[in-house]
Amino acid sequence: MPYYLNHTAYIALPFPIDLAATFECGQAFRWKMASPGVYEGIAGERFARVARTESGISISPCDEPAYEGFWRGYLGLDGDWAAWSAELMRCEALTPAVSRCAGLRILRQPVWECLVSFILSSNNNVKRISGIVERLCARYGRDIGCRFAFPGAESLASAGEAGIRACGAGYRAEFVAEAARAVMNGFDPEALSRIGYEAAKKELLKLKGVGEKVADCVLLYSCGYGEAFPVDVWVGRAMRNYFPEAGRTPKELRAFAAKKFGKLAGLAQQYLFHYERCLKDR
DNA sequence: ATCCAGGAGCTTT
DNA sequence: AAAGCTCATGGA
Repeated sequence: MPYYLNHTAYIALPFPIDLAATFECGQAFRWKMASPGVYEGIAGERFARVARTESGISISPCDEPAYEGFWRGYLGLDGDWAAWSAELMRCEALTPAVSRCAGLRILRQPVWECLVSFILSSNNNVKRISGIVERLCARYGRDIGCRFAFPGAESLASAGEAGIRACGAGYRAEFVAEAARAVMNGFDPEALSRIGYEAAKKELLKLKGVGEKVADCVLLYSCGYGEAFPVDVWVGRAMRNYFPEAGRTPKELRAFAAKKFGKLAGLAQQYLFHYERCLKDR
């Protein structure tokens, strides 16, 4: 057993969340199943093991300040997910997805980490994205003891396009390097959470390598904008399947979702995405 | 070889 | 602004 479990507190929470759905629904790339019901991952500069318990989950290492100051928000444990899911269940087309994936939580990740991860996601698949991210962390992230933190903008700016490319990023290396320089020049990713969905999206779209889809991912998974509705190939397929009246283009689908689901659009999207991929895997 | 993966940018209407 | 065309990378 790793040494840090021997002298570090853990927190047990009485409410269940679906760890598999939450960590494998494509919103974050650094969580891995260590054993059945147990996930290990790194968020920002913190490592944790999250495990299913009889009545809920446990987080370790995690003391009270770490929970209140970070994990609670990161894991979305301050949200009323039961009520939101119940609201979405009222839509018949979503019933299978919501009931199958009940317990899915949308994370609230550090914005810079999420932004870089999703710049890397374009024309890419989850497995390879994870590989690129891990190599970036191993080479340019701070050593936090057996693990590596996600590298800050300063670190990736000095790594440069070549260093990022060497981690397997391909043509996306240029975009990440440029985003890092933007931060060095005063762009504050965390500030996006405070200026409203539309304004934040406008800012993100100024970045190279960030289109509508990537912007909405960042806005949903890290900035707390529940109305963001990222449309990728899976969600596009699911929407055309369950909501044929919604239209066909991503723009039409976003407009439909905004009208039908409002600030729950992002959650609806996540249920659809994960459910669609679960179906395919069977 | 062709297709696919959580697209984006540029050019043309 | 909206649609179409091109570009891009590694794996299956």
